[in-house]
Amino acid sequence: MSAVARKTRRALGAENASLKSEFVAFKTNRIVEVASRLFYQSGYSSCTLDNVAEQLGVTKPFLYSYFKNKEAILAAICEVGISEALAVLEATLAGDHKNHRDLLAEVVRQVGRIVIDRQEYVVVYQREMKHLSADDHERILRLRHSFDHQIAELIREGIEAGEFREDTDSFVAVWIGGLISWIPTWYSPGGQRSADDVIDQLVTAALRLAGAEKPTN
Amino acid sequence: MSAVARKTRRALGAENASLKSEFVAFKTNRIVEVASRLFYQSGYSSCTLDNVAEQLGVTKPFLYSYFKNKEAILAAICEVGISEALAVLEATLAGDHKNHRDLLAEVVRQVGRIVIDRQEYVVVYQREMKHLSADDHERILRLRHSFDHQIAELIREGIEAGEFREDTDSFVAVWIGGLISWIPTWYSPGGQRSADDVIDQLVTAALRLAGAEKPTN
DNA sequence: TGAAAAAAATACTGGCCAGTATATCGATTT
DNA sequence: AAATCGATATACTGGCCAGTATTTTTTTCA
Repeated sequence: MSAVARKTRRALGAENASLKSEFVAFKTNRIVEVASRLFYQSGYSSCTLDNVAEQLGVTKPFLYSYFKNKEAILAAICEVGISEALAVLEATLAGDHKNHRDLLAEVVRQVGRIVIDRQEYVVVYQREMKHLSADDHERILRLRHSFDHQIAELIREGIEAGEFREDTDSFVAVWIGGLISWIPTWYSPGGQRSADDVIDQLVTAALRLAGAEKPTN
Repeated sequence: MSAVARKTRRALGAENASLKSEFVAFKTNRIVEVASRLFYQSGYSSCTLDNVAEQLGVTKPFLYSYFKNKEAILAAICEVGISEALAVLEATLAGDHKNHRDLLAEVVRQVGRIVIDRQEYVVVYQREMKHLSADDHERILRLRHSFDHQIAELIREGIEAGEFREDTDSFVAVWIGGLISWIPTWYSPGGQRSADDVIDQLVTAALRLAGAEKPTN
């Protein structure tokens, strides 16, 4: 909290208001967090809101004062999944890079990291999107398309710059998306391969798909 | 029906028995077929057996005379998905081929074709495996592992034969599996890309992953 | 053709679950 | 300390649905 906020406390109640909204945000987050884990484990339709509430040590009506209904919780989960990936993609694209190959590698590395860190969100997003309301579905799909387009664009530029094989279809963007989404089906924290191994493999695979391999040195 | 079966009809009722079991097989198949489509569309947990029965023009108890319970139908679907892919893989491996690159290409082509033809089965299998009973789950998983191992073996042999880049990890088998499983998320019959286009792309991608590209001619 | 068996339908049950109406509790205000 | 208010809990409802008991229809075959 800022000194300014502290000063205006008595006068306007501003700090109370902001503190309260921080509480709300915190609780909302916790709900999404727990729900994503449970939806991941047992599936959206099989997981009850009583389960979610129990895991949080609260009761069902509590959830309803933070979310309109069950579907709204699902929408929040899906949005975290895709929008974090998108954010990291755009941040990476905005940075400076030697060439397109390095840029692609970095993008894939960063997004792969998100997918590993947010496995539950990503998997739930992929599996359960069909249970979203039409509005939510459309909104989320737009984010997804933006993601795919930006990767396709990167590929196209790399081909143009002569860094990727010219017989590469920019549709490999979709295949690369596939590799990324595939991670959760076989990576699990504490499993045989470390997250870093997996990400290295992912990067190698993506570069091969793009026809942009590191020359063997 | 064979001539032998015809002959023994009156004597033993063998033909009746076999005809009857054909009927049973036919109905069982139809149930699995319709269920896979509905589970695909609305998810296993959200789809009711009344839905399935209605779509078949029968009633719920009908289903229970062919399957022990809802989960058994799911198991049948999962088994079709993986065992058809496995069958085609093994058939292809058993055939003659010039070299490992062609063999890999052919395997990926055949399996990709199955995945496209049986989209619903494959997707349901991936999405809903967690709802299987422990026994079914284990049985299906064994089939899956067999599949992965055989592809990994093929990669290993190709590397040894010097046809795939030697810095290829045989773990790319899993990545190739990922490419294959990714098809249903963006291919849809009657969509922009034809099934043949998609399969060609898939094969190209798989060869690139294995470090076994067709030299540009 | 009619009795028995097989196949499938009707009708029901018990439990679960999303969502809600009402009650409680603790903090804040007066 | 009584009144108010916000936050959360208790208690309930209405509908759905996997699975089943019973009845009806169809087939078999003597």
